[in-house]
Amino acid sequence: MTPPTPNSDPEEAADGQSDFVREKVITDNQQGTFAGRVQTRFPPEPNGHLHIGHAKAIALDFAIADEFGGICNLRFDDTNPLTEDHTYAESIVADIKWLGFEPREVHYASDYFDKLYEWAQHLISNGLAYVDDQDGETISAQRGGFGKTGVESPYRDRSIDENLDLFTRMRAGEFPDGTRVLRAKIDMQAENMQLRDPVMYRIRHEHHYRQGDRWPIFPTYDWAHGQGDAIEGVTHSLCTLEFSDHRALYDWFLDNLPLENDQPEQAEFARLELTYTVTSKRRLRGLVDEGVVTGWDDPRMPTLSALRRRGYPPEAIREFCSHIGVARTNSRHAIELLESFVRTRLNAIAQRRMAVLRPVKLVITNWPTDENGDPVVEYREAVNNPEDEADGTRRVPFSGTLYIEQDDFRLEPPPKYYRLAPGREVRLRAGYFVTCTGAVTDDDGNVVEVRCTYDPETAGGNAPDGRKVKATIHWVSATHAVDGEVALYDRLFSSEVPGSQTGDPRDELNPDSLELLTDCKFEPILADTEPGQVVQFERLGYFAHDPREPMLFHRTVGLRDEWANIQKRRQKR
RNA sequence: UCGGGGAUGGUGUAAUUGGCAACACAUCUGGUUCUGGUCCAGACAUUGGGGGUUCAAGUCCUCCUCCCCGAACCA
Repeated sequence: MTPPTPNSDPEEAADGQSDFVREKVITDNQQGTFAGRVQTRFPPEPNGHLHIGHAKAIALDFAIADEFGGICNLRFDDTNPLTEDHTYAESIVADIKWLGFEPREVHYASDYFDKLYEWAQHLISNGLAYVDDQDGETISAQRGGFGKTGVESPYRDRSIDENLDLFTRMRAGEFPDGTRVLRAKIDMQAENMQLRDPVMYRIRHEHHYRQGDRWPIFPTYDWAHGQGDAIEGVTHSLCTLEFSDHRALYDWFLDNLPLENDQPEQAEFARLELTYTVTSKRRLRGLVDEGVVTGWDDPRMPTLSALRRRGYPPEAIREFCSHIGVARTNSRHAIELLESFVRTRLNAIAQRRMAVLRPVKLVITNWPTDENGDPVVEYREAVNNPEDEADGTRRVPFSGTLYIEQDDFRLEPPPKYYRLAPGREVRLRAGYFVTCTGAVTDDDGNVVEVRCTYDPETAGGNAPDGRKVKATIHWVSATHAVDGEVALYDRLFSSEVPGSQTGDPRDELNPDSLELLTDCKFEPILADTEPGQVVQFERLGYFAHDPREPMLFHRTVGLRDEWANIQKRRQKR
């Protein structure tokens, strides 16, 4: 397939596929709806941290603007003083930047409170909004239900002057919380429930994190979102499917306001869902509050801060988002797909290192000693990244006593097991061929030491006589090894759709989502890893250096593992 | 119950708008390889169901089924 957009960055894998959003923008451009202008916005509420689902929306909003020469702003939809906070706003800004996007401008819905107030008065003056003195329960009951029409409020036909007066006094703080609301006067018979005189303002004597105590009344989402879009000059207001029914209301408000800009259009797309993952802010907060995870950035969380800490490259997330595309079909993507993008990216850029996570000693019985009787130490040249020659090589100390992975030795090898076993010859990566001559076991039968001889002719990894080995295993020199810890992560939930069994995802937590290995042996150069750097532990996977703990690595994602598949297959039989 | 939206392999997204169902992931076969990684080659769907229009239907018409969203002074 040839990418029709030659200016697209190949790294982003923009395959130029069209979708309903892009088609709409193209149509609008052709018809001159916005005079060829394209402007989008990403509108988070600062009441939680961004997660992988937001990444899809962010990538879409920015991509649409970028592809059509438009702009994309960040706007905080901060209309609810009860839940919002600066710290969330700051983390959202940081996460978007990390993802690789830069908003042209940063706006706040709360900056529009004055304009909104003025526009509300405009609607009242036109007989399109009224103050309702009823409580929430009553209003809700009067709204009716699916297939049941609503009942009009007894306050619906107040005079414009009375409404104006009441609204002014609401704003002045004369009434207690919950005693009055401003409602749009639309249609209590509407089949679309959103149109049954929705609430525009509610009274809340609360401190707003940006507005302080200036406002005792706060606009609702519906009475702020489209207005913010219009004020900023947004053309295409992209949101998720659950807002589809709100579009009629979005349009109604805008239709009835004296707008200076073109009237923006809302379009909805399916949110991103992942298998084995929850992406509800409420549920994520629950996991944090209940101590199920260590925080919003616990590497098992789907938040961007967690993925960052875990070592996910932002490019991989962007490529994933671009690859899954955008549609109106509800879908849940396999987490494996995301992981495959992470592997692809990391394979290209990650430096290779050797680390032994579950060590067992390997002694080379014919390894030479020096004049003092000490084992000779050799420095082996190891390739840093076979995918990128420019990354060069490094020297790894090698001697007669090494650590290898417990998994890489079996006293009684099963079929198709290629690694070390008595009588078997394997290659030590970047080192020598070794042949197992036996093993020492403890009283319980556990292997405590593997004994081998090495072939000095195989230095560098190949035998002059051309004989082959079936396996190459990694190792760390015992006397040079640096001790450290590795956190192995698995999915937080054990079911593809967490909560599908009982309705509560917490019932389906994976008890093995974290395994901390505390006796790991690292090759010495790993002590110099930069905080946050991601390396490949050869044959194991990609691991991110913890930003704070110098000898702690988090498993980003494992390598594809054919041997694991073989074992899985055997188990099934 | 009413309104809105949706249905294409195991999974997700495509299909020049009526013209040989493509791409990726997963899985399986084989090859290459100093990572059981990477890479390369191959295998894997008659498009939710019925009826219709047409030389030709995933695309159009019709009936049906199933799934998602909506009755917050949340967003």
